[in-house]
Amino acid sequence: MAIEVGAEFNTYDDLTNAIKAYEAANFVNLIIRDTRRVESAAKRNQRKCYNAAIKYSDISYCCTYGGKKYVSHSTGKRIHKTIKQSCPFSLKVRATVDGQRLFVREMSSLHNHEISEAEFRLHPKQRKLDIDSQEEIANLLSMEPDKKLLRDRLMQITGKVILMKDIHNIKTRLVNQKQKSPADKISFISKDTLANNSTIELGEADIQQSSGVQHQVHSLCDVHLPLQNSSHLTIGDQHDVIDQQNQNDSPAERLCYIETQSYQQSSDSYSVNIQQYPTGSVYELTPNPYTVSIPIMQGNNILPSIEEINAHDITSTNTFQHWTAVEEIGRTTLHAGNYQTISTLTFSEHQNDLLSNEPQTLPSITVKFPSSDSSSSPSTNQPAYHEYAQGPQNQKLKKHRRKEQSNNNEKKKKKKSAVQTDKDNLVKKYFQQATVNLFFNERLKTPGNRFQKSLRQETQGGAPKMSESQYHEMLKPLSWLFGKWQSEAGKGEYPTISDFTYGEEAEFTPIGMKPMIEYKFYSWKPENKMQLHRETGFIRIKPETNHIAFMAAHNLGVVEIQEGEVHGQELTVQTTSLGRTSFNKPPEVKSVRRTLKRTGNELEQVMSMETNKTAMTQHLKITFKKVN
DNA sequence: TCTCGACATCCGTGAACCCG
DNA sequence: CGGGTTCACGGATGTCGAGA
Repeated sequence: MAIEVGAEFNTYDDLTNAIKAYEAANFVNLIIRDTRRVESAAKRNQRKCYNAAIKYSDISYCCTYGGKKYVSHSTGKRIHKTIKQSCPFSLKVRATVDGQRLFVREMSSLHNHEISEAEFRLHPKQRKLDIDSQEEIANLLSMEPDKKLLRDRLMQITGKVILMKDIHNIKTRLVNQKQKSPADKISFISKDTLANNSTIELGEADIQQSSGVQHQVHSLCDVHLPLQNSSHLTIGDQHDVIDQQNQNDSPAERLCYIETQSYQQSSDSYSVNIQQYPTGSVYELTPNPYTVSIPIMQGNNILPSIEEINAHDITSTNTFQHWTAVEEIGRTTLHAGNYQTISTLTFSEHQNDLLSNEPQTLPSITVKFPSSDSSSSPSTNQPAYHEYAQGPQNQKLKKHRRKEQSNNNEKKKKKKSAVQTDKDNLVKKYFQQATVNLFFNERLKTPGNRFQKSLRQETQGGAPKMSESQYHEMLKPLSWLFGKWQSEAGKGEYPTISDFTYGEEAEFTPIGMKPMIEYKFYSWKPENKMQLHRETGFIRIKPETNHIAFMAAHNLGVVEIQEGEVHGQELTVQTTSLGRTSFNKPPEVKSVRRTLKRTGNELEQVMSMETNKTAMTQHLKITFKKVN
């Protein structure tokens, strides 16, 4: 139901959905200014009985530019701006007399600021991703992807505006969450997981900060330090991985295996050979100095095309197994509240267990470089047993060894030639890009994934392709206008002003099965995206003729009716009546002539204008391209 | 006395600013 | 660009006073 005075809603959720629809349709962001929960209202008026589904007895909404006057508590260390400017928009909703429903009792839809889609989409409320998506992004961020590429792909897929600081904040938030309540995590494990004698993920911080229960934990199960501390999956390392292709409802049924990668360099190529071992043992190798993040890989088309990676040449004839860090699985398990964790992951002190299993060699990937440095010695893996925490002493020992190892790595790094560093950077860059690409390739393939809907909208044309059954038959002569059009290169000229350029977007949407079209034009300055002209209105067509009328409202204080004719994919209309506010600045617009012509996927608009000082003269010319 | 509007204030969250 | 951190925002409730 639309938001208007008198509209009733059975539940708060219904109201919320209607509010969201109103926001999207009008490009305004509303916030709750005041509420009175039904529990609180029942206390005040004990004779009244409320339906719990309405949640509130009173809700007062305002525009994000309105709202309460904030009393700043700033100490002056930072300059903060507020967007509040006493916008008068107000929407008041109350419970009906019987307390069973909510109804809109008051509404004032006036705003004292400019309204634009760009502003609307830029607001944090619209930029925000849902919790699950944020978690997925956070996981991806732990693999050090190319953040700009990630941002761009996210924008493309979600259709939302996403800033680099949003990416940063998602990461910060995840880190904060991980650092929160380690004791709770331990408590959770001791209650539910240890009974199964299973393996669980614990952050190093968790263990350090929860020394009181550490011994108890270790006595019951192995503690697996997450890969975040031992870097991400790296070339030259070995890692425990989990086959996500066999995901079942029960994590215990998932196939667990170990993967090793050997890393070799010939005169003109690097090779990464991946070997897969059956489950049995988990151990870690000494990190290789060539620490390059490896992305999740799955299925076909896992690698970016050669064109996408200009820096070097990638060849791959086979696909990789999909794998992911155990840390991710452990965390997911905890969050899902599934107490049966992966019981097949245990730790071994002896490599013999592992060696008894014949490795399966997986296809290799070759990364070719335009130039090579054969002096760089190939690096092969020399397994070194990973000693997991067995107590505080071993913690210290482990830390000490890691420090030593880190120092050794530093020394090795210093010896590397500049050429080698460049190569490493190239490899890193490649994998950073691949990480992002593969992540989203996976999203495309997974049925029902949360990005899929918006992705389909984006890739399949966004606005629905309209069949004739979706608009009134009378609109057929104008159907070539339907959809969204955009241009960055409009040219403006007029004898009384300097020439200028502008960007503009236009949208033509049939109104249900009614014989009319709603349309919008909004333009901006290309240099700074500052809003310029806005026009909105409706197009009608005289039945059984080609006579059409534009009913237009301009933000410059002008309303007008333009009439004319449509012939094929071209229409021309001219002002027949015009109204303007009493305080509009001169010169006074007397008439406007508009021509719209579609050629292929392009739409050209030419506007001419007559004022009280200038005869009818061409004013604007722009060519739009269809965006959906 | 009851109901309701309006204002004050609290507090957790997270957006975004500063700085290395 | 990223880590650390400030403080604006959003949601909720308490309280006061006017009017029925």
